[in-house]
Amino acid sequence: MRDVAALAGVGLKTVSRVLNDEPNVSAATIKRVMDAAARLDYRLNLYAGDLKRADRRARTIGLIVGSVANPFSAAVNRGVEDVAATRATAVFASSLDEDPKQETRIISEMLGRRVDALILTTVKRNQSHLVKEQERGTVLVFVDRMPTGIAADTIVTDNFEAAGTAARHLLEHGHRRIAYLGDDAQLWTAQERRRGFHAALAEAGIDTSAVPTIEDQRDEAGAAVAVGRLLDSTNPPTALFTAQNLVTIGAIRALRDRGLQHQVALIGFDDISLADMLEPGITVLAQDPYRIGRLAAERAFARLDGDRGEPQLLVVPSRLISRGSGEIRPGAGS
Amino acid sequence: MRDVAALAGVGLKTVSRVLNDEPNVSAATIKRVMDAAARLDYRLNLYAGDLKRADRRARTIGLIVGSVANPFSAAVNRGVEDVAATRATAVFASSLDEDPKQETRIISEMLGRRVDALILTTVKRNQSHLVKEQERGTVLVFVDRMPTGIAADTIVTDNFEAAGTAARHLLEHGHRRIAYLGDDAQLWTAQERRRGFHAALAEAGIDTSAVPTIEDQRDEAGAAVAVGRLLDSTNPPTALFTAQNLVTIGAIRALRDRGLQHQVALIGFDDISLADMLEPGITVLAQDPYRIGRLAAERAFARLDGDRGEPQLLVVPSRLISRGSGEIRPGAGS
DNA sequence: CTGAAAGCGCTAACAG
DNA sequence: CTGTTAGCGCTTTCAG
Repeated sequence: MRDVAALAGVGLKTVSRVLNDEPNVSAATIKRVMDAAARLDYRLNLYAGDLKRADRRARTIGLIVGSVANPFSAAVNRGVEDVAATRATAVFASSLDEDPKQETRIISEMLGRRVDALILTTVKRNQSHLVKEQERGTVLVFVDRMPTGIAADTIVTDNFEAAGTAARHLLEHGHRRIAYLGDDAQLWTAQERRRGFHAALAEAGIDTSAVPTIEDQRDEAGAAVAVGRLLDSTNPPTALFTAQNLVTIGAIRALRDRGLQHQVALIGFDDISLADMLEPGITVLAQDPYRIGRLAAERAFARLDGDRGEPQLLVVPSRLISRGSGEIRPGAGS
Repeated sequence: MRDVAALAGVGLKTVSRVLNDEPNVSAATIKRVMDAAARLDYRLNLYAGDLKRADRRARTIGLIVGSVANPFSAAVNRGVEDVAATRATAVFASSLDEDPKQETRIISEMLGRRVDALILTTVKRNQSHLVKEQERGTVLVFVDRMPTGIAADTIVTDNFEAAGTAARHLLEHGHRRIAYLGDDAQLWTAQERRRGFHAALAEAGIDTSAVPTIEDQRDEAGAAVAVGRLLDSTNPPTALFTAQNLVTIGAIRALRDRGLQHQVALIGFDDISLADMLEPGITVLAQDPYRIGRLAAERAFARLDGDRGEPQLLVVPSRLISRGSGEIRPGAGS
């Protein structure tokens, strides 16, 4: 900046004014400074200015998700990015892999970089360690999971409601014996889905203690085995509700291996790509992760803009997409 | 930091030393400082230190990809992140949407944030505008596309070679009339794939000027229409090579609409999820975007570590995955 | 409309 | 082993 000022023959503050589009600079001076800056290929150092600036905003937000490579997280990421871009704010994204140890490390890293806000999916049981940081002015927005021990804006999918919708859809198609297959039962989302599913069955007069309920499925292969065992049992279910992506795929594989894909109904939570091209197409409850990301970023900026209202809980609706597998009736094709 | 020093009863520099794990501090002093820092919930400001630090490294790299929501880019992102994490470096990722105007804006934004390195997929024709920045010390690594007007490390898929592999695979299965369907012909990757495909056919004695070649397909629906037109023509191809993801999906749809999925062979470039669950399974050339991301980050850090060697061109091999659709013989099932 | 002086939080260099 | 001084690049404040 010194060089630019020297070349343009003006003071430091004038260069600063021009480059920040501040008023009270004559057109001629602006041009001289701009030319000098262009000639030297000079660029303001955002962080240096931040040290002294009154608002002390680094124009950066941190995003912590399961994995940036996972389609759900990737869509959240994009939603956050799109909102941030309108505010000249950059996004640091980090992958957590559901590992509580990483959580501490990554959060600490991000805070050291002085992010204005942190949008995060947590895996730790308790988030009270973040209270101090929140009090210091860092905006916190939780996404996909409910935080504990701290009050902050939170954006989640309608897990309970959507799982109930799935159950009712299967009930309406005549099923009474429906199995639940879920992932890690420690996760808040998994618990909500199971609760919602069981609640809807109970409402239809089904004894939920007798509902085949298999949890803690963490990968496709394991889920395929678990579903297979269920299908091969003496009293197999006529319909399946798979509460997570990979579990759904495992279930599809198990059904196909037995040639049962047109006999046993299936509804999956979370959409999977090409689901409409399978035979039968897979009926799902599609979440809206892009929207979740946008809303999270919007809440973050609202707080940065001074919103001091009560913490908000925003529930983003999922959508039932009928494609065939969820509309199979009991006893079909046999 | 002042407060911590005061509370611990030591000088500023001692606090700095402790928090940066520098040597020459007594164990007792370390403890006093750590306690004080913990009590005040104090964290070093990474960027403030950067202003004065000798290496002037912000421990941040920028990544510019098509879209963080796209599976290919998301895998690259994860590869970059995994390497960066081992170097205590954070990653800014930004989506370009193949828009040259965005390119300028995003690059400028990232440079203002003083990223140590920039890993980027470019859409502009020419990257010579980045030479000055490169000379100033910003490390540049290009990914997925070949840069023009600048010399820098570049990581790409073996587009030419892999497209040739696809062509030869179809030839070996008896096809002589094979169509090429590609995306935006302006893109370097698309051109390479077409060249590689045509070259392999020419080598087999096929007149490439007569090969049905349809380019500039930008979405699934358009590709489906284009493929449909081809299949409905008087002399339809017996096999298709689709050089991009969405085009592959469009082709699958067109084939199914006509009940031809078991008659006409298909090989797609880039893997698609659930491809093995379709009927028939889709044979693809799977790229390795995660590896591309890792290699790009490794090159970036090698340069930051002082590597002054010639710019490297790293070609990451793709892998042919046979799943059925690419092994259909001409005239099958009719 | 413009510039000079002070200082943001930190680390390099050096002195003790 | 520890502390002091200077100054990174910028913006604030205030005086012209």
